Amino acid sequence: MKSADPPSALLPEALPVPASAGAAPRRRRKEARASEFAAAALALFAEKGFSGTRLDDVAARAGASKGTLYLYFDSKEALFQAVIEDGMGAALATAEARLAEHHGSAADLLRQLVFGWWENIGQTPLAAISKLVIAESRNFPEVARFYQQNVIERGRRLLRSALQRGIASGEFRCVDLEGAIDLIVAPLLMLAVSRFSFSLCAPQTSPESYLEMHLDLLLNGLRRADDVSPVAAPGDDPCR
Amino acid sequence: MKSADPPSALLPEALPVPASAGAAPRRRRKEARASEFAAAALALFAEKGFSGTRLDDVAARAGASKGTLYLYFDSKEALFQAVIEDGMGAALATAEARLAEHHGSAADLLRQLVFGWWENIGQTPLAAISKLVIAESRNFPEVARFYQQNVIERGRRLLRSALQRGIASGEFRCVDLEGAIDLIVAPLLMLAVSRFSFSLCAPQTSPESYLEMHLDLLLNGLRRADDVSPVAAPGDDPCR
DNA sequence: AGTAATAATGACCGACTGGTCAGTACTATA
DNA sequence: TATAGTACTGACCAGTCGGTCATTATTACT
Repeated sequence: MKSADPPSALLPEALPVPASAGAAPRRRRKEARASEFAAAALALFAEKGFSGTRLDDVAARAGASKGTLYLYFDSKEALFQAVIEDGMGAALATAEARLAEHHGSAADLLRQLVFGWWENIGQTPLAAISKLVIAESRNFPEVARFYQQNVIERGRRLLRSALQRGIASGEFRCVDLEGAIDLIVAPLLMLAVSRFSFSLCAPQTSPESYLEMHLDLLLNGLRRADDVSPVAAPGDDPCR
Repeated sequence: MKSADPPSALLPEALPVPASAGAAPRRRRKEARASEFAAAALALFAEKGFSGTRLDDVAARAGASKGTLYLYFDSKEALFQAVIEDGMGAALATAEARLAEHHGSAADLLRQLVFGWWENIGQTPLAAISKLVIAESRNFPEVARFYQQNVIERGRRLLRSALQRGIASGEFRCVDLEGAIDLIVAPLLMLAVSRFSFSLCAPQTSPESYLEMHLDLLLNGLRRADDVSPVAAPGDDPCR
C-alpha cells in the first residue's frame, strides 16, 4: 500500500517554492516530500480550485514530477484529503491547548480563540482549505465527512466550551449554543474565503479590525441585558 | 457574431413578434430557451461546481442538445455570466423597492431586508450563485468584476442605507458602516453556501431561527449602550 | 568496482469534454 | 408543391489531464 498513513504534519510556513536555486538536494526525506506535495497542492487548489489544478503543476511546484507524486498519493482525491489532514491537525491542537490553559473571562477566551484562529489558520495558507471544502465537498463525500468530523466538530467543541463558561458565569446572556457557534464562525469563514476569492466578499477594512468589530458586535450581542458596562473601550467611535 | 449581447432576462421582455395574427406560439420562444438553459446550468453548477458540470448535461436538463446551447451562449463562461445576470437582477430590484417603501424603525428595516433576502434569494436556487462565485471567481475575473459591481455593490448599498438611518435616528450606536455591512452579510452568505456544501457549515437549527438569532445578536450589538430596552421579546430564553 | 535497492522520471495512454458544423425537421409563406 | 428560413441535432474534432510504467539516476552495501 502506498500512502495509507497520513503524511507528516504540514506547518503553515512550510511553503517550498520551487527550489530552483542552490544545488540539487541529493536525497530527500520521504516524509518531507509528502508535505511538500501537500503544501504545493494547497496553494494551487486555493488559486485554481480542485478541478482546475493540474497534478503536473502540483508536482512542478514541489520540485518533482507527476510520477513522483503518485509514489506518495494514490489519487488526486487522496492528495486533497492529505492536505486537510496535514494542515488542520496542528492548528486545532494549538487551539485546544489554548482553551485548556485559559482562566480569564469568557469574553477574553472568545477573543483569544478568534485571534488565535486568525494567526494559525485564517492568516496562513490553511485558510484556503475552507474555500476548498465549500467548493468541492459535494463531489467528494468522503473528504467532506472526514472534514465534518475531524475539523468542524472539533472546532465547534472549542467555541461551545467558551460559550458555556460565559453563560455559566453570568457573563453572557442565555442563547442557543449551536446557533451562537454558527454565527461566530460564519464571519471567520467568510474572511478566510475572501482571501481566495477576488475581492468579492472581502472586508473593506483590515482583517484585524474586521475581527475586532466582529468581537465587538458579538460580545455586545451576548452581553446580559442588565449589564450596562460597555464592552468596547470608549474612544473608538468611528463617527467622531 | 452569435450572442454578443447578454441573453434576455428571466423577466418578460419585448418579443420580436411578427405581424401575423397567429395566437398560438408557433414554436418554442427563443428567449424562454435561454432562460431554461440558465436555470439548468444554475442547478448543475450548484451541485457539481463549474468545472465539474458538463455542457452535455446542462443541455440535456434543459431538454436540448449541446449544439442548441451554443446557439444561445458563446462559451461556458458566457453561460456562467448569464446565470448571474439573469438571476440576481429581479431579486435586487425587489429589495430596493422594499427599502424605498419602508418607513418604520431601522431595526425593522434590517429585519425586512434579511428575511427578504432569505425569501427571494437564500431560499431559492439563486443562493447557489454565491457558492459559485466564491468557488470560481479566481478563474473568471470578468465574471467576478461583473458580480462585484452589479450584485455586491448594489446589495451593500441597501444595507448601508438601513444602517445610516438607524445611526442618524440614534437607534444604533455609531459603528463603522462598511465593517458592519460585512458582518451582516457574512452569516447570510454562509447560510446560502451551506445549502450547497454538504452539511459542513450548515446551521444546526432551521434557517429561520438562524436568521432570527443573527438579527437578535446583531441588533443587540448595534444598540446604543445607554439603551437598556431589550431587543428580543422576553420569553424566548433557550435556557429556561 | 560491482551489485542491488530504491527514488525519481517523463513519455505515454485513454477517457473526457468544450466547442464545431454539416445536416435534419419543422414551419410559414408563395 | 415548392421554397425559404430557422430551431435543432449529434457525430465529430482537438486539446487536456488523471493515472501508468518502463527506464534512468542515485544511494547503500559488499
